[in-house]
Amino acid sequence: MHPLPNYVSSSAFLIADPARAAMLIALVDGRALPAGELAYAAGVTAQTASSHLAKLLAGGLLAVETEGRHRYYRLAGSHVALALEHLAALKPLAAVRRKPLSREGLDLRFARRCYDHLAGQLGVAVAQGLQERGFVVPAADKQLVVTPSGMQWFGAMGVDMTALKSSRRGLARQCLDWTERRYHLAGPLGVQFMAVLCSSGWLRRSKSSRAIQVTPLGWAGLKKHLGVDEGSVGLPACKLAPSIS
Amino acid sequence: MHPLPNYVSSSAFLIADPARAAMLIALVDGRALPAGELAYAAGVTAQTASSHLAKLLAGGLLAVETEGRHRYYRLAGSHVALALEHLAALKPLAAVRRKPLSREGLDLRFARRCYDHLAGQLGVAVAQGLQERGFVVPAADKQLVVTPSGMQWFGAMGVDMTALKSSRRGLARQCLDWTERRYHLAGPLGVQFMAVLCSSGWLRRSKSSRAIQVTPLGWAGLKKHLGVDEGSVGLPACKLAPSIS
DNA sequence: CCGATGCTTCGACACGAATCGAAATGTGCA
DNA sequence: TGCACATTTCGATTCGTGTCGAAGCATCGG
Repeated sequence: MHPLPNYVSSSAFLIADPARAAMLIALVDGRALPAGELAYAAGVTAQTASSHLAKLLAGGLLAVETEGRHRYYRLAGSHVALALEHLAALKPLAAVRRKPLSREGLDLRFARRCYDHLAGQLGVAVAQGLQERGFVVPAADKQLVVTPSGMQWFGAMGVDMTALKSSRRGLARQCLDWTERRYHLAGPLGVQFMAVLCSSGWLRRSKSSRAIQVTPLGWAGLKKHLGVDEGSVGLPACKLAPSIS
Repeated sequence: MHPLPNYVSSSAFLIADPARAAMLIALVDGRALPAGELAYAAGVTAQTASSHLAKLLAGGLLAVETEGRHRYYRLAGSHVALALEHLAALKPLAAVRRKPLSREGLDLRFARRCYDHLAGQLGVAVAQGLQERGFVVPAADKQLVVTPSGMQWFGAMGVDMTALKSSRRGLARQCLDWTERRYHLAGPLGVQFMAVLCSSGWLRRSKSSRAIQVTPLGWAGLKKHLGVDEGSVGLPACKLAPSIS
């Protein structure tokens, strides 16, 4: 039927089914879940789920581990999660593109807190600045390594690097920003960094929402230390750039 | 049927058809092609192609430009190309996993030249080392920015940075390594860097194939300057780590 | 040994989508 | 105006596959 077997389409085919996609998405955090829970997550019966899981397994997207009478499924690797994320970043853009965002929505899109670290267009720009200056470097598994010059810089900014405890998921890591389709800084370092920016008067938290405001002092500092410009942060829809590793 | 409309699966669905995937792949280099050529590339008739193109357009994966009686289609953005690459990186792994590679295949997988820069497991490891040490930093559109410390280091290695001309596609950029599913160093800097490594006796080109060999002197230097170890380069299938930007 | 639970296999049904032929629209050229 | 070419629309056919009911296998607990 087709000149060459198309590997791209065969991979996409496995993700194209809503039930299969729901199962995969339920596994993106790296957990291993039993077939029954995946069936529930996908909203299908156990038979249907079993059929889908067999296909995902044969396609190399899942791995399985039998334990007693349970079979725990997990993603075959982080590359599967990556592909899912990039695929997810495809549709919302086109769907939301024409919808005129409310004032409140625009504020949230510009800068907000994600748990307790900085997100939104500002969060992405800050993370980009940190990386371009070599203060942090992406490593395996979404981790971020703080370079020696980064240690020095964060210290000068008022972050007590020695007091920062590396949590189970690392000191600093990248968190996918769903409105921007790019990464911002998360982890203990991200939390401390935003706390410092707030206490030094660069940022101001809103009481009623998750929105964040930047003070004039903050704009000056961000521009000077990270090259984050007030005019350039929102508009230029910079393209996604994956790292080497 | 499904609790939430699943954006991931709807995107994947568009790529899941072999004909549509073939069209998209024909466009990954950023060109704009008329509908007729895309029909030929996909191996279907013009009517079928038109139907597919309309779906891809409605899904936001393609953009179109009408010029005379031709309609030129191109990808809606680099994020589409990115998603395709990560999707393509999914399947070959599973397909090749069990196939015992020949001696010659193993050599090529270990290190080879891609045009005139270094590729294969060694190429990926070298690029990873360069990035971990902060010599290069990923930027938008697959570009790599050489940091000040990177300029100094490449200079000390014997690369004449002042003589390097930045081509139309930049001084240094990341090139997806299809056997490794990770990025290696390309662009004028990549070309010059491999030339230096060869002339300083670290690497040796094979005459009959694209394979590359590492000399004992090379292993010592790679270990010292980039932390690339002979034992660790092949085995540890490090996970993919996307950059912040 | 028996029933309960978790999961998979088998079989049948129905919906959706890809495909192509034929015809319509629209553009360029003489 | 008339013809050639590029592309789209319409309609009918065929095939693949997602779905679930029922039954078949494992494992755990008593």
